[in-house]
Amino acid sequence: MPRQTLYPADVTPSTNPVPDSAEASQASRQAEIRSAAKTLFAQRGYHGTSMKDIAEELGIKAPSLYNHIDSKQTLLRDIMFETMATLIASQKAAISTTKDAAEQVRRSMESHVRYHAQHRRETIIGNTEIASLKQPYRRQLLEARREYTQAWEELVRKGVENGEFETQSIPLAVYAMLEMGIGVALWFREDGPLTESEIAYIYGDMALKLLAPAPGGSA
Amino acid sequence: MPRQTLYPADVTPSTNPVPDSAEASQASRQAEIRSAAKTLFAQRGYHGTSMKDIAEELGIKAPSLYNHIDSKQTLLRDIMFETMATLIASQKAAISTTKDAAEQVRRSMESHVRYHAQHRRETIIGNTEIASLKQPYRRQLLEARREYTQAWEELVRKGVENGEFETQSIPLAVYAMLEMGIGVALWFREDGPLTESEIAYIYGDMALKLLAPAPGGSA
DNA sequence: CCTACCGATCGGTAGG
DNA sequence: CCTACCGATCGGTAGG
Repeated sequence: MPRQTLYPADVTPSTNPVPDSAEASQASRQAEIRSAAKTLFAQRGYHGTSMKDIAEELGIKAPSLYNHIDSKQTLLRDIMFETMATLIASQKAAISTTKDAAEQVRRSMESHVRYHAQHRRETIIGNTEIASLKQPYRRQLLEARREYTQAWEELVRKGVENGEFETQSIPLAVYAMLEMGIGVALWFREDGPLTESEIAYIYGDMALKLLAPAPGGSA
Repeated sequence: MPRQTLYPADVTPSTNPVPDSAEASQASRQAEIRSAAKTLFAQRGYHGTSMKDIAEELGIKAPSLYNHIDSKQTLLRDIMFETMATLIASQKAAISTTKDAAEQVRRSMESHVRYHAQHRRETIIGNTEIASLKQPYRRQLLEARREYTQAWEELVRKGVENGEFETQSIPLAVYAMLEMGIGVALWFREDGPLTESEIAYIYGDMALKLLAPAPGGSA
C-alpha cells in the first residue's frame, strides 16, 4: 500500500527481472525515509519528530518527502505492522523444526530475544507509539499482538498437558517471558559484554526455568 | 520546587497545623492538574497532549494552569521523579523486615508488581516519555533507575554467594525480573480474573524459580 | 480565573 | 526535488 509504482498492483511487469532505475530509486528512497523515521521516532517519539527532522536526515526539504510517502501516519503504521509481521513469522519458523514443547519454547525465546536485540528502534516504537496509531490500525496491531501471544500460550499449554511444564498461570508465565525478552531491546549493545547469541541462550534457559516442574513433582 | 506558597521555603510557618484555605486549595488544584496530566500523558503521550487538553479536563482554560504550575516540562518531570522515588522507597521497606535473600527477593518482587499494578499511568509515562524529559532531568532519572537496579543486583548476588540462588548472569536475571514486573502495568485490570495479591504472589514465585539452583546442585 | 495575544512550528498542498 | 504558502495548533505571557 505504501509502495508507489508505475503500474496497478495486478499488472506488475514480472517479465523484467531488473527493476527499471526510476522504480528502484523510488523504492530505495522510501527505505531511506523509513529508516530515518525509525531512528527519530525511537529517539524523540512520533509526536516529538517533525517531517522536517526526517527530511533533514536525508538532506532534503520536508515537502519532498511527500513524493515518496502518503503521510506521517502511514509511515508510522507501516513501521509498526512490518515489525509485528516479522516477529510472528520468525516465531513460526523457530518452532517448525521440532515437536517437543520444551524445545519449542527454547527456540521461541531465542528467536524472540534475537528479534528484539536486532530491532531496537522498532521495538521502542512498538512499545511507545501505540497511542499515536490511529484507528483502525491500532486495533489491528493489537490483534496481531494477540495472535503472537496466543501462539505462545498454546505452546506452553501443550507442555503443561504432557507434564514437561508446570506453572500457576499460563497467561502470566507467557506475559512474563514475552516482556522480559522485549526488555532486551532497552539495554542491548552490539559492543556490550555479551553477544546476542549468549543472551538468547541465557534467556532461553530462564524461560525453561520459569516453566520447570517443581523438583518433587506434582502428581 | 513545583509548589507555590506564600512563603519562601525556609520560613514555612510550621506553627499552623491547618493550612489556610488558600494554600490548601492551591495544593489540591496542583494535585488535580497532575492527575489529569497523568491520565492524558499515559493515553496520548506527552507531545500528543496539549495544555488545553489538560485544562479542559478540569473545566478551565489553558492559561489558568500557569497559576499552579511552571511549565508542561516540569509537570512531566515531577510525575516521573515522584514515581521513581516511591518505587525505590517501597522496595527498601519490603526488604527491611527479613535478612534471608530468597525472602527478600520474593518480597521485592511482590512490592515491585504491586507498585506497577497500582500505578499504571505512571508506569506507562515512565516507560514512554524518557525521551521527552529534557536534560539534566533525563540523566538524573536514569541514575535513579540505576540505583534501583543495583539494589536488586546486590540482593541476588548475596543469594548466589550463599548458595540460595543460581544464575548464568546476575544482571540479566535482574533485568528479566524487573521487566516482567513492569509489564504487569500493561495488562492489569482491577476487575480482571486475578487480584493484585494473587498476581504479586505468582510473580514472586516466578522470580524465585528464575533463580533456583539446578536440581542436581552445582558443587 | 479570564480574554487577548505572541512567535514558532506543525503536517501538508499547489504548482512547477 | 524545490519555493511559497495554507490553516491549525502549540506553549506560554500580559494584564487584569
